[in-house]
Amino acid sequence: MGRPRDSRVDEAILAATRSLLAESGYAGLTVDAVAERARIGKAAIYRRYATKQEMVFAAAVHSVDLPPPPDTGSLLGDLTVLVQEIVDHVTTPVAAAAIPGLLADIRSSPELAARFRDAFVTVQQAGLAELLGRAVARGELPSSPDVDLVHALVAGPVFATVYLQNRSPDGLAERLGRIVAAALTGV
Amino acid sequence: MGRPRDSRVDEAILAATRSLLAESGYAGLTVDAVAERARIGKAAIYRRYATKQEMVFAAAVHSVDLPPPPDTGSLLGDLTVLVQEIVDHVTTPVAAAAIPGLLADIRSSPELAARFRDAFVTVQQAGLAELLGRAVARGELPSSPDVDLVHALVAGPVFATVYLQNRSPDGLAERLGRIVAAALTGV
Amino acid sequence: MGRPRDSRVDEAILAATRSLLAESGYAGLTVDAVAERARIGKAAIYRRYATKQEMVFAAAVHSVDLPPPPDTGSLLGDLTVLVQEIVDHVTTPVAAAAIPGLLADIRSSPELAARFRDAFVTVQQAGLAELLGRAVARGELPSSPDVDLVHALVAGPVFATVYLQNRSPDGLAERLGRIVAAALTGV
Amino acid sequence: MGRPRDSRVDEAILAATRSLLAESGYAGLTVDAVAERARIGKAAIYRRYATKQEMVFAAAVHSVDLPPPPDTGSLLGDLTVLVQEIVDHVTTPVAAAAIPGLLADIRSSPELAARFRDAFVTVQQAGLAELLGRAVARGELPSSPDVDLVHALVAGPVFATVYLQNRSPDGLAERLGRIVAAALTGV
DNA sequence: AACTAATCGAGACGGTACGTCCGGTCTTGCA
DNA sequence: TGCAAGACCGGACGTACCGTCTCGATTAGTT
Repeated sequence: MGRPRDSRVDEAILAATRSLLAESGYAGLTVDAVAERARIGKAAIYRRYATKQEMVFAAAVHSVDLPPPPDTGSLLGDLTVLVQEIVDHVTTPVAAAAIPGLLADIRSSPELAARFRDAFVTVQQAGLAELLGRAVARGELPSSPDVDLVHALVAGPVFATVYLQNRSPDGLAERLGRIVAAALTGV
Repeated sequence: MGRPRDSRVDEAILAATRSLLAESGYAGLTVDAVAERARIGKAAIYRRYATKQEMVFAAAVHSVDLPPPPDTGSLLGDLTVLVQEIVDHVTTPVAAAAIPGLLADIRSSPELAARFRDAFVTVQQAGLAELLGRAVARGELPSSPDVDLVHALVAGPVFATVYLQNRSPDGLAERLGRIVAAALTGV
Repeated sequence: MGRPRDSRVDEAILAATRSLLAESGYAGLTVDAVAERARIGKAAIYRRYATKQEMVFAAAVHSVDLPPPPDTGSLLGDLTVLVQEIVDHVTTPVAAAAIPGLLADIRSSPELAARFRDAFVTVQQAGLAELLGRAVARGELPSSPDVDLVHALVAGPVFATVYLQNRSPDGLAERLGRIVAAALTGV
Repeated sequence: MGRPRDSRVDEAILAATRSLLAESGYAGLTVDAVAERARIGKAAIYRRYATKQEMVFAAAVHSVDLPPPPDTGSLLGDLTVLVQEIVDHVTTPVAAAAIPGLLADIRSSPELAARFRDAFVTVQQAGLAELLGRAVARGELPSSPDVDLVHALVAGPVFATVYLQNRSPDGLAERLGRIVAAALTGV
């Protein structure tokens, strides 16, 4: 009962958070600044999110509903597309700013860590599982391998390139797709 | 001239930082707490490190002088040892707490980012380069591949498993060593 | 036209305000707490009172229609009764909590200040004027003195005892009645 | 040990508080505004005063070391001077703004209430006691009366005039001095 | 019986102040 | 000059409260 939440406020918060993430980065992001830019009160933010981290999570990882990777006809093609999707997502200014900060902060919040995994890792793994199932159906793979391992093999190098080496992931998708496909098919 | 720095102070700072990192994590670490536990003044810290990040960096990534991987006689063996070394380092409580935090904070400090890369990435890549050279000399590889890519392929999955999936990297070294070796030799 | 105000709501607001004043004091009183205790919405309060101060004013000073002091037959007796009435009112838990708070807040609201004076000071002065008139009629006083001054002389010491010295006003009425009567009759 | 408090900071806080009290009143006074005007951090304020009330108390009631009233040679004269001193203090812009607010807020803080009494009431009573002692020595009074009562009789009407009736206390000192002297000497 | 208009409880809203905390700097007196 | 202690500025945090507004549901009086 009572007055319902104003959905324009929800959107204003997320939009302000995203634009400030892109401008100031994760460390420079302030709840007061978000409230000011969104032209709302801080209470409206804390009514929705218990902490700054949850707000950033909602703004940056919200619905990473990356659509199921299209069937390209081959494991190699499917993997390349999936890696490229991860690369595209990770190089978004908002995600690029938010993800390292979130990865750091979730280590002191198991609850948020679980939600991050659900929204980020699990979604990627779902696409991956479908892709691998197709490869098995095609006869390219004898049986579907450990999804956790393959996911680490696919997402890990992207993260290492972008966040550890601090290099551009240009051309990474094809090279990584080829390598992972080769490793899986054992050829 | 004047009074020389007390090396016991250096050690007390690093020890206090490490123990607090393990206890409270990166986000819960405060410079005041380090000073109190080390029974020193804050000025003694800031005389040595310009920022909290540098202090953590010094305490957690200090001299990752992981020794050149021993020659096991095969690319597969060498890679497995290298991956295991990375796994061992990353699963240290101190490193596990510090690395995500540092990866987040260095995004607003190119200077520290460069030092982090030098101390962390470059060291790993040096070991990797030597290892690959040996494989070329043995005839296992026709020519030494792109070190950045191989490094991403080796370190990335470890990071993804530990920091993204939040899983234990037990048994990862053998599996990953085998996969990367296979991908490199094209078999 | 439209739905008429529910008088039970009026009473619930005032009762809740009084009980919370007695429990939490003026500073600890919140409009939300009043609404919750009265089991009404905040809008019902602000439909009646423009500010929290007006609500407290209505609840604590409402109709201090202290009845005209009974004619005891002498100036001394009449004054003693009047002082006792002021003491009784001021030591009410609700009034004791509300009056200092109102006296503080009305300094930034001339409108409420005027209403406070009308309801509180003027009422006391009316009783005082009648009392003094009777004394003149009796021949105890040659002419009626300045009511403001006599009021200050009568109400002031009560306030000083209760709010400045924070002491109990027990026995104050007789002593103060005697002193003021003596000062007025010049004996 | 450690760095000592900077007395210029103390003074800056008090000066800023006083000027803001005079400008904005008690209700409009903000700790942030004090910090900004004093060009100091809020921590420097809260290191000295636990609450806003204590800060205002220190700034407005600080050392009301009203000097012992000069001996005018008569009880009437001495009382008139004392009342005038109270009037002068109470009509100071700073005190006028602070005292009602403090009187309201101390009702929820027995600790501050005691300190207020010590610094404000007790000081006035000390002067009063000396004055009464002189009157006894002169033979104007048979014995020194109850100081609490006389204080209420002296300070109360001033407060009633200024804070209840909201009138100017011009000329109050002589009139009140005469009345209290008459009441005490019983003439 | 429908319509109108103001009420009601509930609770979200913008704004603003609170008191706490932390990072990085500065200032004591002592060694 | 280094050191422990601790005060300093600046600024963000999350909480609380005020007075306003918005919802859906009553509840009269008016057609």
